[in-house]
Parts: sequence; C-alpha cells; structure tokens
Amino acid sequence: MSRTGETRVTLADVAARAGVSTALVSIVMREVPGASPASRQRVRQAAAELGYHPDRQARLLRSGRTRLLGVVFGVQYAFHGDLVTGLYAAAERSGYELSLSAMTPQRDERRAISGVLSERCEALIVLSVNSTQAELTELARQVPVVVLGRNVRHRAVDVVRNDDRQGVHLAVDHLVGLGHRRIFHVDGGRSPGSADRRRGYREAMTRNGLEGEIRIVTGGPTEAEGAAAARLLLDDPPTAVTVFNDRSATGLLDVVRHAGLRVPEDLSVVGYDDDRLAHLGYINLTTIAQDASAMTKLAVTRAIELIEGEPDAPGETVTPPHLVQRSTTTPLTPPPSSSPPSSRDHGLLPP
Amino acid sequence: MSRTGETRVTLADVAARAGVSTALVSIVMREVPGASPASRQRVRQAAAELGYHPDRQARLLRSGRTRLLGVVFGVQYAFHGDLVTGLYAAAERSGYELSLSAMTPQRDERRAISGVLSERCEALIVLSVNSTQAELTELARQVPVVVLGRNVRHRAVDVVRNDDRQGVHLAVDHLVGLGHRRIFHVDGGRSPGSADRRRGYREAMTRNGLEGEIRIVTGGPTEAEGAAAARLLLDDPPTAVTVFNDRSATGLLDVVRHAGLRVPEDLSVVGYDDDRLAHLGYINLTTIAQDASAMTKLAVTRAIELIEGEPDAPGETVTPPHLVQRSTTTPLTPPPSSSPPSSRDHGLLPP
DNA sequence: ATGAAAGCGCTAACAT
DNA sequence: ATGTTAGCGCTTTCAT
Repeated sequence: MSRTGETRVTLADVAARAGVSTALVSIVMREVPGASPASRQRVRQAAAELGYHPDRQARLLRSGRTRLLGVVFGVQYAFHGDLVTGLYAAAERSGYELSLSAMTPQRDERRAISGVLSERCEALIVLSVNSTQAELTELARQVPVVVLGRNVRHRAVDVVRNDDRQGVHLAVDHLVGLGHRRIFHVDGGRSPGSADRRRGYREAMTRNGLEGEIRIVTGGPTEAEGAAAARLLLDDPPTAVTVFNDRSATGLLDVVRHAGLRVPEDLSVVGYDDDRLAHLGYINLTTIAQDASAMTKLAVTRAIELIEGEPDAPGETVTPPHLVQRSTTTPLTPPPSSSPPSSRDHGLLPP
Repeated sequence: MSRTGETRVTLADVAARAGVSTALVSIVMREVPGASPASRQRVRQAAAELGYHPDRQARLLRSGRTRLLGVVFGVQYAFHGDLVTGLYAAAERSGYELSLSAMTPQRDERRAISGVLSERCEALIVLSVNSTQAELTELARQVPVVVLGRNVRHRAVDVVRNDDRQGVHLAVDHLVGLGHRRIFHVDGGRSPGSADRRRGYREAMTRNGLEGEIRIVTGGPTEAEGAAAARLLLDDPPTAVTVFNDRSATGLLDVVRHAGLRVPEDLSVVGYDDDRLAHLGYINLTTIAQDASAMTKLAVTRAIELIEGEPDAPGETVTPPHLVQRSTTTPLTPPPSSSPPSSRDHGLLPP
C-alpha cells in the first residue's frame, strides 16, 4: 500500500474516451464557446466517468496567469495580522488568491520577497519595507508592487497608507482639547513612518501655538525602545505624550507606572496603530487607529488595476486615521504644583 | 508606457547570458551536483543580474514535485507566529519551502486548508485543529498531515506537541514549592489541549496531597474569557492560579489587578505558552514555555519522512515544556488573615 | 465546430 | 562537466 500509486487523469485521456481532440476537451472544460452541445455532452460524460480534474499548474503555465497576489508580511507584528485578515477578504471578493510569505527574525524581507516571486504572483503587496530604493526599483521591474502602510516615496511602486501626519494631529488636538500644553513626542527612530509622525507632531503643536513646548524624544518601534524613551522622560515629565506606536507606548507605560507616575492622572499617553495590545483592558490605550479594512481593500484594488493594466491612477492613496479614546488620556488637572499624593507608593525607595 | 511589457525571465535567458545550456542552469539553481564552481559562479551572477526566479508551476509540472510544505496557522495567535518562524528555519535546512495559509476571523480552517491544497503541497502542517475526525480522515487521504501543537487522537495523522500534562505539573509544583496550597485552575474551555491541562492540574494537585483544594474555573483561550473567569475568582480568591494560556492569563491579570488584588503578593499567576505577551515588562508573566524550536524541527522532519516514505515511526511525538519564572509568582506570605494592607488603593471606592 | 501542432518554463535522460 | 532532447498537461493559434 503506497500513497503514490494514483495515476492522474489527463485531458488526453478524456479526449481519447470521448473520441475527440484535446483542444475540444479544453474548450468544454473551460466552458467557453466553440463546441456543439452534443460534443459538450459527450466530453462531460467522459470526464465524469474518468474522474478528471484539470491540473491547475499546467493550466497556469500555459495561460500565464495565476490570479495570485503575493503578500510579504511580518509574523511578529499584530497589526500585520489585521492587515492580512483584511487582504484575504478583499482578494476573495475580487477573485484573486493570496500567497503569503512571512518575514521572521531569521528570514529577512529579501528572502521573503524572493520566495513569493517563485509563486509567479501577478502583483506583490508588501507590508513593510526595509528594502533600499535600488532594490525596490529592481523589484518593481519584475512585478507590480503595492506598498501597504508605509510612506515610501518611489515612482515605480504604488503606496496605500494612512495619513500619519493627520493621525498625530488628531492625537495632539485631542490632548490640547483636554487642556494639555506640555506634550512631548516619543518618535519611532529610523522606522518608516517615523518622520511623518514627527512632522505631524510639530505641525499640530505649532498650529496650537505650542511651538515653545515642542520636544521630541528618540524612541523606536519596540517595547524596549519605548521603555528607554520613558526613562529619559522621567527627569522632567510632560503632562502628556504621543508615542510612535502601540508597542512602544506599552513599553513606555510599563516604565512610567513602575516609576510611580499614574496614567492618565499624572501622564496622558496616546499610541498609534490600535493593535491588539491596545485593546487589552489592562493597557487600554488611547490610540490612533488606521482603517485596516479600507486600506486592504484599496491595496487589493490597486494591485489588480496594475495587473489588468488600468489607466494609471495616482500612485499613492492615503486614508484618514481616527482617534480611539480609551483610558490613558484624561483632562489636565490643575497645576501639579502641590506634592503628588501617594503616587510613589511603589517606587524604588523604601519609606 | 505600460507596465505590462515585462517579459518573464526564464531559465533560457539566464543560460543565454551565462553562455551555457539551460540544463546546466537548472543544475545550478537546484543546487545539485554536476556543475563546476566556475559555471556555478557565472550562472549565479547572470541570474542575479536578470532578477531570475524559478517558476514553481513549471518545475512541478515537469518533476511532479514541489518540495512545498503547507502550513495552516492563525494570524491572530502570537504563538503561531513563533511556530511559523521555527518552521521556516527547519524547512530551509531540509531543502523544502513553506506555503502559508492563514486562518482569520472570516476565513476558517477548512478554507485555509483547501486554499493550501491547491498549491500542491506535498505535506500539510496544521497548527490548530477544529476539524472533525471525519474531515481529518478525508484530508489525510489526500496528503500527509502533521498536527503541530494539539493533542489530536487520530490514526491517520501525525502529531507533534508538547506535554500539556507535564506542563501543568510544572506550574503546580512551582506554586506548591512556593508554599501555595489553595491553587485554582482556569481552564481553556473547549479548546484543544484544555482537557490535558485540566488533567495535569488534577494529577499534580493530587500528587501534592491537595486533592481537597482542587477547583477548576471555566475559562477559554482569549483575554475576554480569562477576564470573565477572574470575576468568578474574586468572590473567594485562591492564593495562586494556573491559567490555560497566556492570553487568558493576561485578561485575568487585568481584572484582578483592577479589583485591587496585587500580583504576585496577593495572587500568584502562571500562564502557558510563553508568547510574546508574556515577555512584556508590564505583564511579565511566569509561564510554561513550549519548546517551539524543537517542535517545529520535529514537525518538519516528520512531514518529510511521510513524504519520502520512510518506515512509519510513532505517530506522536511529545516534547517536554519548561517553566519560565518571571514576576507573577512569589512565595506565599503568612496567613492572609490580617486585613490586606492598602491593596485596594486604586479600587472602585473612594476613601 | 473541430483538430493539428506549437509551445508555456522547467527537469531528467541520455549524450558527449 | 556540459549539452541535447524530449516531454509534464494544458491552452492557443491556425488550419480545416
């Protein structure tokens, strides 16, 4: 008994049994015009009797189409999970399938991309970009590329992203509306998107007449980097802070709370991304949400337009983010001049 | 200017540029013996310059082999991310590639499986199983199946999993070693693995002479279910609790802390999985870690054995878990008879 | 309406 | 070590 025994039924087998040519069988199987009802009937019957199923690979090889969209994403990023979820839904509605290729700590973007290219995807949707401009150029020469979620400036690739500047505007305006003035920004370091969010911060502060309060603390996209930034903050804390993303904000929350600051009473915090972490009750982060559903729909639409050669629409599509208020922001209470109550009751020094 | 002009780079193109035959290029690309180092070098270079990627469809069509392992996983599960990471590494070492198919809230296991089957994978590695026995049987008839991480009892599929019972033994023994006696278990409801962990809990409690203290609270695999279980616990809290998994434990932590219980001083908590959440400083959960690296290596090895028709080894491989102590467990302090200190200082009632 | 024939890009015999 | 050749199962001109 072996698993390998099955011999596969081919078009030729069906043709032989129906007494017609393979070409005719092909026409019947694809349900395209060009065969008489009588032939159709005989071919169908022969196929059914033989248990014939067309070979997708061979069909693709010949016709040159796969209806496959390659997706490069990071398994470690919760937000990428949300995006992949949306992409599946959008692709399905459009009659395309997804071919996933993950980046892991040991498998970098280049490997992930090269893996998915072997699947002969008709377009690539890339959720993260560390590639150089040159690599992107090279890639875009081989296949239409849509970058999802990152503000890559590149004439050869399409971009679908949320409006990072506006997102931080929302964060700052929210805090200003709560009475805060001393608002810092913990940035994302060299991460893609970080520059836009910094800029959004500066713009919003300025627009609110707070250019004198502007202060940007170097952070990064991970919990550890948010924690490090928090330590810098503690010397002379602001009353509110907008953080590059939720992961970083989580690390920051950790440190400031352990240092005895109460959130949001002593410090209001706004994150970015609205990832699964932010939802957790214990973190319950006020944050800026990207519209994953809209973005994924747009990315798939753009990819298909590129594949099917629609007239070139704009190379960049920007969606508006929105604020999700949870429990890490609160109105500024009177001047914090009086000594803080018992906020250091589990600080580092014993009484 | 249209994008559709791109002509695919084929083996023949590479051969032409390198000035050799396509057969030789094929040899080099497959990294099989039969080419001189000099040729290898030239071919590689030509391929790189042209941006060549082998066409999997054509390769399969010709050789009848894909060297592709299908992986069905959940995008939302952090631990699945860890497993996928390990699978990539293991597959790569074995000369196989992975074809990922994700389960999302809208795309269930059946769809994910059927999607990956059309890629003509030679074996399937399934990270979660909600399928019925009948579905599994049917699936296993089409392709070798390895279930990773779940204790599925099925004669037709291979299983690689950690020892859930022993894992909970470790958790209970750890707590008992810290002096705890009143130890509850929040289970995973109907989740796969939940029964084993419940059983492990009962066994360990009994072995420690604590059968009288056994109490199992109904929970589930998500934060929300952990939180719900926590509310049940609050009426008459134990001094320690082992929870089905880290996600659930996180929800539980949230509720008990907001209710004014200090962790670990008032309540020690042990999770399961050691997922990314558990590492977070602010959660910093003591937990039972599954050896993802070993498990993924084993799963890939088993899958390949099945493909290549090795003599049938045992159908189940079980790896030992280990305890990772972080900061949610602590020795039991004297009898909790005196009124709890100021543990309710951020509770619901103003002083 | 139907069939003959030429490949799609690749691998595997079989040469050399 | 390298090249030649013959397909894998199918679709697609181009005949008829």
